[in-house]
Amino acid sequence: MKENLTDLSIYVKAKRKQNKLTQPELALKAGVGLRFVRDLEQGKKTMRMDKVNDVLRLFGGALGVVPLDREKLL
Amino acid sequence: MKENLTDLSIYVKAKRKQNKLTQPELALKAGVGLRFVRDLEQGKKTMRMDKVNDVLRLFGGALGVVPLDREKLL
DNA sequence: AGATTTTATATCCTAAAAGGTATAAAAATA
DNA sequence: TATTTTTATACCTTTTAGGATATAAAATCT
Repeated sequence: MKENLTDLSIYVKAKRKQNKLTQPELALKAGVGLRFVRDLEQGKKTMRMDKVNDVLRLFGGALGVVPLDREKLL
Repeated sequence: MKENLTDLSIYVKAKRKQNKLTQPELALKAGVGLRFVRDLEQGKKTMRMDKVNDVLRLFGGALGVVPLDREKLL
């Protein structure tokens, strides 16, 4: 698939580790598929917002609008 | 469809108005379909992150993790 | 080192997101 | 007010995200 890690993917993986969860455990708790958690942590860009929010909610977060950092400009 | 407006949908609509754009114009500039812009402004929850980012980029924004406000907790 | 656990990659399938377009409703303007 | 512009809703088709599952690779142990 060859996706690059993103702020989001790094955040999710870090939070999951902090909470001592495996990917299958996180998937179960969030109510999403294992496949989804993996794609998310691999930096897939085309994820559905609602499912991403299902995961972020476990960590007290959600998707919102943030200023885009110049580094990410193409 | 009966979707409720969201912070995101309100933000997009407000930004579009600020920039004096119609929905078709925004769709064109963002490179997404007109339908997508409409669903986005109607608060559809299941949108694809990459397309939402295509829109937000025009306004100097992007999707990121933000702390979830307690009001939105069910 | 080897054994075990965890994660990454791949394939198949189904549900649904997104596009296109038409029409109805609403908002803006004269 | 009527007319124009913009937005909302609906239908249909194509594309694909995500679930399930299996296997390979990589960590994490003892």
